[in-house]
Amino acid sequence: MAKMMFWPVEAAYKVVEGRAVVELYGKSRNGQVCVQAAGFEPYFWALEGESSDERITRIEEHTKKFLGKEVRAKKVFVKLPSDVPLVREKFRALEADIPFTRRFLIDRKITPLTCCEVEGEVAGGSYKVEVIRAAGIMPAEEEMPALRILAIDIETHTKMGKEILPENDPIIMAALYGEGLRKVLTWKHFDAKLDYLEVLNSEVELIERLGQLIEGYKPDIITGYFSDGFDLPYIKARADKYKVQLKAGLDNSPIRMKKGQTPVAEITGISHIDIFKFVKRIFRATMASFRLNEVAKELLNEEKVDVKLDNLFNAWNEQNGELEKFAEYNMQDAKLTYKLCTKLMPNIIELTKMTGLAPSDASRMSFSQLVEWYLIKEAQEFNELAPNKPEYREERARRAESYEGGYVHEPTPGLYRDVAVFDFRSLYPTVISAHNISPDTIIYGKDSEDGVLKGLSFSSSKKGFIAAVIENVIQRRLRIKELAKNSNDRMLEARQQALKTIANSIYGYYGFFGARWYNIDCAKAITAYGRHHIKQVISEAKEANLSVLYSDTDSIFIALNGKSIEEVLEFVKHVNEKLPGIMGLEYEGLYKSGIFVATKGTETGAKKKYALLGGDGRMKIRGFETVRRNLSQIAKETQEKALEMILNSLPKEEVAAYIKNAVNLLRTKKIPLDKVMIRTQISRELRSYENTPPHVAIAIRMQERGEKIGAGTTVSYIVTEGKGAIRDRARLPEEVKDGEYDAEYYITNQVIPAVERLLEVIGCTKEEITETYRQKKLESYFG
DNA sequence: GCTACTCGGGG
DNA sequence: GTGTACGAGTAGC
Repeated sequence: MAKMMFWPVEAAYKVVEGRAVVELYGKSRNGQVCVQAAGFEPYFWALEGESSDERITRIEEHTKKFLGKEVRAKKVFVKLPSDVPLVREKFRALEADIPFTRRFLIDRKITPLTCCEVEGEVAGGSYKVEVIRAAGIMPAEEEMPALRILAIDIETHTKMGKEILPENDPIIMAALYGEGLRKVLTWKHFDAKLDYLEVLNSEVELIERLGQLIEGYKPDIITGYFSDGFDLPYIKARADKYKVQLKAGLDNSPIRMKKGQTPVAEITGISHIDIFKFVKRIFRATMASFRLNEVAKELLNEEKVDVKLDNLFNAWNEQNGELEKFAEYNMQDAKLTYKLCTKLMPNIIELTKMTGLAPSDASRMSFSQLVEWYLIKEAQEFNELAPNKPEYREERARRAESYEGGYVHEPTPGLYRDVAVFDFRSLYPTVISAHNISPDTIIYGKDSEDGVLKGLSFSSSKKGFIAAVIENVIQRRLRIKELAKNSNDRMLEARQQALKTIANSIYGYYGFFGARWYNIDCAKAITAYGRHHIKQVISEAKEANLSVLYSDTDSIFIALNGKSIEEVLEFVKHVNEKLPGIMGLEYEGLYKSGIFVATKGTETGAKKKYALLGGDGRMKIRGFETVRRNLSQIAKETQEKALEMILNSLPKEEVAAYIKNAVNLLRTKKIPLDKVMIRTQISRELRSYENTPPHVAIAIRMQERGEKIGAGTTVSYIVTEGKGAIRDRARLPEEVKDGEYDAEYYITNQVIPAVERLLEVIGCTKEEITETYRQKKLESYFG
């Protein structure tokens, strides 16, 4: 019997002769393998109930803990994983919805991407990889060989502005980028000096070649940018259309699409990571746009090839010499995707190891889900049973619950210079740990000794399950940060980041309606302590004569107002000395200028809506709507440019003149139609709409003209002059001639709302911008 | 005000 | 597959 080191990447199972066999796909020192493990029995826990169901094979009794109480629990074993949902109804069941492969990994203490020692024999079969029938799998400690990553990106033959339809539009290019692999496949000959170009005779050949190249490369990971929603389902759809057998999976299965709110593309045995989804999740709070170009600029300091994608359709039809550029564009996208995935892989690996989920799962999960899987894994160690997910009614009730959040010190709208930003790092985790806030430590009917909580408090005599978990996470993180200090190790950095992610998400998890360990009282207590601590810092800042501009939950913006940064840092040091335990205020940075705007219709400052200008000249924009697609280009452009001008302290007349100019160009019909076009997607069957918003009215008209409109079609329209509802004045771009757009609509409903709050800050009314007679005056400003 | 609907990313 | 997102903005009613 042979032994080998093995690092699982993906897990699946299949039923063989009435028994479930777990299949772990992953790396060995000799390449990819599939490790089959038989003999793990499906089971669930039960607090009450009995049944003589023949699917039950046996029942054991165990002592477990459940929400702070010791309980006797039945461990109910069944024949097949699919029996669990059928049998659990007869019991007061717990942990009866943990997927079988997941249960296997938790119980056997096998963590994906972590070394195991496998003892077993090679089995036959038709898989693309060697199959090992395992007799034993034990956790081990060896470093993983590098993961092989392959990035894929396709270009389709789609007329710009039209819906991208896999049933109509062929794939005309496909780029692959990996270690030692650079390839753009296409099926038209054109002049190009690109050594990575491979020309095939048809789209079918392109798809087949794609399959060959993937198989030859043997990726552990296939990545794409929005590949769940575009590239992989598209490739699958085209392959299906031509009845090409694209056996992408290591067991020769095709690409599978899981339909949900958002689709997920799966390939058996290969970890598919849609890096867009991961980027979006982890940078949700800090990035304004998630287009590949913006993300690549931000994270890689690289850009896409600058081409007019609108021209690809014609370039393909006419072979006008532009295709080479598009091939470069295609390659560059795959390269950027590869680099993003490579760069973020340490983070995905660490989240994988923490939660014990496969990287394809961990990379797609919301923070709440990551926390939950981490807690489920930890629960096993603590002999705790996981509570069930809420039923529909319970979930509804939870959704309706609201409570007081973080403290917000409202900004006074205006433009400020020299803004120092500080924040409480890990405010809520440190609060949870310090005050032992856990569902199993609540004492009802007793105020907390510090007077912060009324009607309940938290026991200090025993450590709560989740408080213990978070404390452990915080301490591990501190140790790793200490190690990372002198090492500049990317894995250590990623590990502390993953620990931080989990720690920071537990508060939100307590208040998340879908959570197993949901506890609104815990969530309320955490914010109460958070408010208590930050208010104290703010009042001390006032005592120290510092001008607090804005504060939201855990951050504080201070205007230097001539004070030196040293004085402010001195204050922070003083604050930190007085804060309990590991709580602390950190210096985030100094900004050249910052702008706060008012809430619509009031004079009070808007929360979570501001822009800062860094010392490097980069803007940090929060809460402004600069990137929404269903806003016309002219509105987006004007807002962003105005923000930039104001932050750079240009005189108000110049800003006003800039906006005024945009308004005038609209009025004098000099704005090109593509800048007033509004694009909106039709999301379902037209007849199922109860109301008729403008884009639906347009879609109905398009349908009447014989065009195919379905869920997913993007309609573009331009609002034209006339009376009545906007939907009656919306026209298709081709129906509108230059200058026929309704300037007043775009001024009042698009451009002005986008800049209105900014105008207030520089002391300019929207009338000054829109009134016609003022036009001359401002224009004359430039002589 | 409330409800219905769409946005994101991809070509 | 023993499991599936979300938070924010706008127009219409």
